[in-house]
Amino acid sequence: MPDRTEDVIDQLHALMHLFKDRMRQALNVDGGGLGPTEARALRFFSHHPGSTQQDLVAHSGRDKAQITRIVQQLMERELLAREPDPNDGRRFNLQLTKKGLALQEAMHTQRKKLAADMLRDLSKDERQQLGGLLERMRESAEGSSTAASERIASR
Amino acid sequence: MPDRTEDVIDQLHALMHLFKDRMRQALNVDGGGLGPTEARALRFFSHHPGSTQQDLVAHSGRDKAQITRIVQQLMERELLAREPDPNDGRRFNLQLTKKGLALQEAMHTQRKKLAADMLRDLSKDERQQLGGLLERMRESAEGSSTAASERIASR
DNA sequence: TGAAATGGTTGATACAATCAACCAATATTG
DNA sequence: CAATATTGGTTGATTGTATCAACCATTTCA
Repeated sequence: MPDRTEDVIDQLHALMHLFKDRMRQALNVDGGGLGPTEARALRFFSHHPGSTQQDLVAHSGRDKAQITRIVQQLMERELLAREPDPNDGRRFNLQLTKKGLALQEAMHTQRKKLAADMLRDLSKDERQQLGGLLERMRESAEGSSTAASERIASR
Repeated sequence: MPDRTEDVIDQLHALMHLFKDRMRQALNVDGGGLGPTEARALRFFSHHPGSTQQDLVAHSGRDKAQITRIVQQLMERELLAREPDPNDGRRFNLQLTKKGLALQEAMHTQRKKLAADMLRDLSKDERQQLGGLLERMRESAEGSSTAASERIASR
C-alpha cells in the first residue's frame, strides 16, 4: 500500500506553483505590473484598512525596511495613501486610494476566477471536503510551530 | 452558504508557507546551509541521475545561467559530480556524489518527517481522500495551462 | 527627567534571477 | 563537403528582493 504522505506534499507544491504562475501572469496583464509582494501588501491593507506598516511587518514576517519600500512604491503609484495617526505621532494609518481599491477589486476577481478554474472538476461536496481537510491539516500543522518560525503565513 | 472556493486557495497558500518555513529551518540545521533552490536541484539529480543541466532547466523553468551557478556551487561542495557525455561533447552528465547522496537522504527523511507531522491529525482514509482530491485538482488545473505558462512545476 | 521601546527611514550589502553575448560541439541543409 | 543553425554550457552586467545596521522622532516607562 502506498504511503501518500509525501504525495500530498508534492501535490501541494505543484498546485501552488501552478496557481502562482497563473496569478503572476494575470497580474502582469491586469495588475499594472505589480509584483507579487506588492500585490500581497495591497491585499493586506484592503483587508485591514487603517493599519500601519508595522502591522504588515508583523503579519508578513518580512523586514521593516522592505515593507517601507513596498509601501513607498504603492504610494508613488497612488494605490495607497497614508495619514498621520492623530493619537501617535510615529504611526501612519494606511488605506487604499480609489485607484487602489479598483485595482484590488480587479485582482480579487482574477484570483477568484483562477481558483474557480482550478476547482472546476470537483463537485460542491468535494470542495467542502477538500476545504475541511486542508483546514484541519493547517490547524494541526500550525499547532506544532517551532519557536523560531513564529511568523504568520502571508494569507 | 459559503463559497469555499477561495478558502481552498488560501489554505493551500498557508500550508505551503508553513511547510516551506519549516523545511528551510530544517535545511539550515540539517542541510549544511543549502538554499532551497540548491536543495531542489540536488533532489532533481537524485531522482534523475545522469541528467544534464539542460534537463533541469527544462524541468524547473529557471534560467540557464542560474542553473549553471547552482550546479557549480553544488560541485564545489562536492555534493554533485559531472562527467562529459561520451556521445556528445557538449553535454555533461551529472550525478550525486556519496556526500550528496547522504545529504539528499537526510533531507528526504526530514521532508517525510515534516510531511507526516503536518498530516498527523488525519486518518489514513482521510489522507487517501485528500491525496486523491488534490491530484484531481492538479490534473484539471494543468489541463488548462495557458500558452505562456508552459513550464513544469518544480515537484 | 532620563532611559528604553516603538514606528519608520535610509544606506550598504547579499543574493537570486534574468538577459545578452559568447564559445565549442553537434546537426542540418544546399 | 562547406556554410549555417542549433544546442549545451559559461560569463558579465544588471535588476529586484531581502536583510542588517544605524539612525531619527516620538512615545512610554521607571
